[in-house]
Amino acid sequence: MSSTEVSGAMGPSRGVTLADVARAAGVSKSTASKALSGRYDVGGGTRERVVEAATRLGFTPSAIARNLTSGRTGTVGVLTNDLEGRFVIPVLSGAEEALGAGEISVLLCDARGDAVRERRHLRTLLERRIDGLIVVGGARTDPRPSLGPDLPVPVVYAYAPSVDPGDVSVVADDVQGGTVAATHLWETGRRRIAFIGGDPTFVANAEREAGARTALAAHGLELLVDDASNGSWTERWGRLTASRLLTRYPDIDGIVAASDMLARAALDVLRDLGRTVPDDVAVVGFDNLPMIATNTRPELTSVDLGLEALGRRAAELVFSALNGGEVTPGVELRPVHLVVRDSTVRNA
Amino acid sequence: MSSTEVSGAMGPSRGVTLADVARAAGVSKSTASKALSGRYDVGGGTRERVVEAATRLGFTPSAIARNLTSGRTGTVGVLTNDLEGRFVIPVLSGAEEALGAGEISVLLCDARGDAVRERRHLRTLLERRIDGLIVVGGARTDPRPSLGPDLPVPVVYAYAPSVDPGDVSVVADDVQGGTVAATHLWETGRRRIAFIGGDPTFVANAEREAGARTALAAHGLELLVDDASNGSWTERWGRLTASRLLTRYPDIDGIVAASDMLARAALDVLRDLGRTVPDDVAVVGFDNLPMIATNTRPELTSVDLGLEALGRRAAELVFSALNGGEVTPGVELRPVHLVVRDSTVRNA
DNA sequence: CTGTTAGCGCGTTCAA
DNA sequence: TTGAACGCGCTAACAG
Repeated sequence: MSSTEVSGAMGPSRGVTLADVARAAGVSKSTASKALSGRYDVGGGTRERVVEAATRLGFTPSAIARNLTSGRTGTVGVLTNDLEGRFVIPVLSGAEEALGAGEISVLLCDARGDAVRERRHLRTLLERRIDGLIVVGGARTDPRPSLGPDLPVPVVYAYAPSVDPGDVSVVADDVQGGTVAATHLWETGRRRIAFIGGDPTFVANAEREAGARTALAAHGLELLVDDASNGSWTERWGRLTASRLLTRYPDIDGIVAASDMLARAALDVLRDLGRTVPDDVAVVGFDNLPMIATNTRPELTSVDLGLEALGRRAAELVFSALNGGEVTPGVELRPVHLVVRDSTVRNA
Repeated sequence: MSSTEVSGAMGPSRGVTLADVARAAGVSKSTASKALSGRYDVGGGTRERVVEAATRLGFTPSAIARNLTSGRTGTVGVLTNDLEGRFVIPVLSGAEEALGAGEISVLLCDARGDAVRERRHLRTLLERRIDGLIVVGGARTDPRPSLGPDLPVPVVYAYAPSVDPGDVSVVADDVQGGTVAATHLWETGRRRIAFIGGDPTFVANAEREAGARTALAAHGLELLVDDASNGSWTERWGRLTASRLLTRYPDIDGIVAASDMLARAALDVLRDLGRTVPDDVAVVGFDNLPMIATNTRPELTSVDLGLEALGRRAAELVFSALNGGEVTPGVELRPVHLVVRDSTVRNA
């Protein structure tokens, strides 16, 4: 046994290179390479010897060196603005899944809402020669600044679109969400339907409201709202708004809330008032957060934004673009769907 | 202008290499390298010309090629088992922050609880020549299987420890958490203190309970519990347990819940029963989830597990090990801290 | 079928 | 101060 061989007992060692394997198998580097990749014809016996040597030495091929020639790194950057957010995670998860299946790894960066940090992360990612980039919006889904038109890699904005229509963006269809929620209430016989909004400066808030209003208008109904110019996404605000709405319109029999937390707040207020759900009043939330929607009394019907699918789609688009496929610029609206539970239909 | 030069209007092009910059500046590659790195003496005029050329061509140095020689990639893998989990995110976030400051990037992989997928991800990460690895536990913090003793890179287990005491693990001190919670209740004058547990098969559940029990025993008190062998982390279960406890021990004046969701359930039950919080009964939760703790009525006192700090610590350990520092194997318990809100102290 | 050679992009010797 | 040459680990093109 030559002194260049590493004992198997030492376990996989970082230092083991293709040259070591080739030497141990008594062949040249290129033959070893061919034998291991299996993409070229190699003598049966030779292949066995090489594979055996590779296994014995604990050879782990370097993806870095491999991709040095091809130009591709098999790596995609994901740039986000709040990891604490409950929304970026499913997107990230979906993207990771779609890419991982194609043997592409994710380089994750969190800019924490700081533009300077974002530029720095971007530079780092480009230096690492990512093949593509997914920019996942932060807490709000309002259009965000573009990273610029001339990046050397395909970029897809997910969850929050880019302001630049020349960029590729995929976002959840909040308007459709509002429509689906209100239509569901109408279909279950509700005719006095109110909307509880969160922070009115959020585009998503306005779109969800608009979707609900449009859907009701089609049936000749008006969406009941509380005319407050402020507002937030807290349950406190939700309780306040619910109370005011129920005072002003005591005959409310349906509520669309712009988030699950607001919906939960409405449920709490209804309980305090002795109104039963869904018999007296039906409630629909938004986001379909498992932690909330399946824990309320009764469990909450909610609009699921399909964030994981959003992430998958973003990954697909990056992947497609990076393989030369044509990708249409602009904002792609992705469908949402309603998850019906007991807060609108008894024993759903 | 020579035909080899790229117009600035084309924007940064992936193809721009150091050789291009050197040619444009009329110097050799090595001189260009020195000029840009600044680590060698270069003529003042030369440096300017090189820098100008690099800027004009939109040169982005390849971190890959740079580190090809050094062996290090400036990359750390993070292997997790559930991205949807609310707990891995802060850990990941803390790690990313600690590493990002040192110009190290994070390669994220989600194994989704599948051992096979985990091995595959591990292989991919090693092929990408990560400098270190952080394994972030999944939904539960029970000890998890070791990835093995002879990986070529330093590995740190965070949140959920490795079963192998030879590995390096950092976890939150759940026992201390239970102690802190119970002690706080004692210090605010509570003497009939109950514990609401979640899924009893979770180590964390038992440890939190044990910590509370020990703390009370030191004051000659007994921890009141519901003797159920089943149990889960849902609010439904929390409401059921709270009801039973309050029926069996009507004089309860303090409750430690093993999670914020269970605590919230207790608050709901207390409200239904007309008991005021914190006057009649004080409630402490676990996890300090912002979405819950700051939204309950009243806001919830809770044990914060310091997960972000946990992630930072894990990153520090990896970083230290990879710089040749000695790292003590075993499980390192990290401190938790209590965040006091209105559910235990009025106007906290 | 196998070995030799060249080169991916960069940093870093060593000479000039 | 500058430049030529080598090597990091691997794959591809070309000979043998």
